[in-house]
Amino acid sequence: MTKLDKTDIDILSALQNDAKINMKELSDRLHISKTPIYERIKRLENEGYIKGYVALVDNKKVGLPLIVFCNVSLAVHDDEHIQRFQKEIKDIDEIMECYSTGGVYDFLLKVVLRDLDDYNRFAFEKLTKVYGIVKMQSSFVLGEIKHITSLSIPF
Amino acid sequence: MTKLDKTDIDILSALQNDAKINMKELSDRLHISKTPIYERIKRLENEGYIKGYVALVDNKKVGLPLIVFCNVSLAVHDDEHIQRFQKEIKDIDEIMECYSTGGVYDFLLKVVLRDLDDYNRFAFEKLTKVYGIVKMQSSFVLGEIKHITSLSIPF
DNA sequence: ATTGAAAAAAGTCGCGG
DNA sequence: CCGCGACTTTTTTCAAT
Repeated sequence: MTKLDKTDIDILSALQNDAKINMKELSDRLHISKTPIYERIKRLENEGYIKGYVALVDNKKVGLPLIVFCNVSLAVHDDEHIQRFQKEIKDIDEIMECYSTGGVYDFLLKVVLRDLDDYNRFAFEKLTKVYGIVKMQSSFVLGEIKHITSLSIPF
Repeated sequence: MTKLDKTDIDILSALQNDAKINMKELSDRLHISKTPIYERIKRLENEGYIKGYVALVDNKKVGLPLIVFCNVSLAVHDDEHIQRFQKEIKDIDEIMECYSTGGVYDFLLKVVLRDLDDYNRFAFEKLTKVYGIVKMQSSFVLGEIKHITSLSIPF
């Protein structure tokens, strides 16, 4: 698929808001029948535009109300240390997101936890055991103002 | 629902990884028939444990490869300014997430954009027009090391 | 490429244990 | 709460246009 047309974008937008929408509904909304909708969705899945379908769970209700963003830097920046750091990050369940960033710190982590005790354990037992972390600055989330998962796809 | 049992957690974990898993499959995997699975899912939906089902779209493939985290602070912290700030944030499509945070800055934003030109427009036409922002520090994402949406729910 | 219909699969729900 | 089984809706396929 070389480029997305308006219909593709409409389909992606709908599915980003509600993965459970059925094809009849989509077909009515977009004024085309369900076969082309079906085929476009399969194509969008196969070509990787759609990475997956997930249920979003309320972190507070399941006992994980604490969100912390951690900026960290590594002591050494050679390939071996970076590879190892990345591997360890992937194995720590509390880390939902990790990005390498430009600026003052090397990485930004989003961590979701039960409470401050767990944060303490996370920071001092898990994170500092990750080889090579030398600097760390955490911001605790006090309130969630906005959290959407649906991208506004440009045409 | 007073507390989640192991079956509820298993269901939530499965749906967080794949919202499209069917009840037959879930039923085989958890060794209970589909009626209780069905009823538990409905309960989890109705009581807000499941916030929704969404398709995850590849931001790079749809032309939004640039992710920026912006720390911002407000000049005035009275209720009126905060309310107004929050309302404006919700209307800006590029802002996917916004949290109020403890620490140096008041808010952390996650912004998803096309390119640096769009970032420039976002920062200087949209964000600085949001009444009351006095300080801002942005970190550009160079690479994504980990990004999961599935919480490890504690028992 | 689109339609409409038909086959296959999945979701829904009452009833009995 | 769970399981069975019947019923409904949705998904998926496909011949024809």
